[in-house]
Amino acid sequence: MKNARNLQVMFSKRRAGLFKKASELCTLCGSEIVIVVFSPGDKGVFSFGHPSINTLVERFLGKNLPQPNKDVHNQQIVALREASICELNIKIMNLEGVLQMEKNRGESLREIRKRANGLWWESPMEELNLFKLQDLKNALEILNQKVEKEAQMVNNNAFPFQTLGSAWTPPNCSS
Amino acid sequence: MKNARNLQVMFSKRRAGLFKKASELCTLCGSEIVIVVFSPGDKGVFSFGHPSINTLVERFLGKNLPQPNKDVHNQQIVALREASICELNIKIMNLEGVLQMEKNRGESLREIRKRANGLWWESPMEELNLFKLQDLKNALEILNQKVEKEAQMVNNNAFPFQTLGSAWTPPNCSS
DNA sequence: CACACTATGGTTAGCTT
DNA sequence: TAAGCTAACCATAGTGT
Repeated sequence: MKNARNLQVMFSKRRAGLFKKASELCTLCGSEIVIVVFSPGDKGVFSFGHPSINTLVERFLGKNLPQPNKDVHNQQIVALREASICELNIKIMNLEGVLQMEKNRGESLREIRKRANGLWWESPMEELNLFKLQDLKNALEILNQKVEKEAQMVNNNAFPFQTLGSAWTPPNCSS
Repeated sequence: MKNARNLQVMFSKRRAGLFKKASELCTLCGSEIVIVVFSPGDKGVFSFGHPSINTLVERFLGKNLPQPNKDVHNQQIVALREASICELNIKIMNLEGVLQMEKNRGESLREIRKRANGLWWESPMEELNLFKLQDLKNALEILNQKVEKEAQMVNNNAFPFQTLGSAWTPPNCSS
């Protein structure tokens, strides 16, 4: 069970389990949770948040980052890029959280409803929302890559913390 | 199982479980994780972090907070208070994480060692560290309360976000 | 390679002390 | 009130397809 491939599989499985536990805690106790997971080897950053994460994430992301290059033109580009990426990251982060919630609710609502007091209503809308969210999230991820790539072409390696707050998994993570 | 008391118990238990899962993920996969849990009703904020959380927590905490009062003297106090509380919060947050890790390692090292490749060495130092950390954490929590109380006496309700990043549970949470 | 499956062991809600 | 117990439930490592 020691090779990198199995480790990656275990990481994915346990990360999913962790997020599921978190969403259960949110649902059952009404608490608000933020989770940020940096995968081994910085291959990606995964996040979970519920609800009204914007405020927290905005504080967490992008602000107070060091600016290694004092050139004005460079700074403008960095600022623009930072703004775009942050905005997208926040959106993706939110979607990721909502998506996870929807998924887990779809999977475990039945189970939870058995125990909890019957306050939850089921609706066929949930399934629909799940796929809409998935599509939207995919679109945002592609857009995020675009912004990231464009910014890198213009302003190469002037911004060492670019992926720190990224709620996006590189597509070639396992290839 | 519906009254507030049992909900609080369930919250504590599941929060512990969540943190345990997180520390297992850290230990087994070498990933870095930050978790912030806001208890239902904002009775407290609980956090988990591993390792080198300082950078992340410093970004997450206290910076970029709005300053509702422009008075210079007030700002000085707010700044001082913010600095003290942030510093303590960071220390407590770290200890909380380390403490959780130590606890979980004490509890589950035997189990994990059975599966993982035998890279972990047991030492009686772990138990000792556990209690030292607990004492240190308690001391810091008391100190934190002191700072919080002093600051509030001088500068009452001028800082609405005081407990946002606090890794400290109010002592009268359940009384 | 990404799923689905399953035996095994871990987690926990309700209860007891 | 908090800390332990246990039956029932759940997560997951390994495996199969």
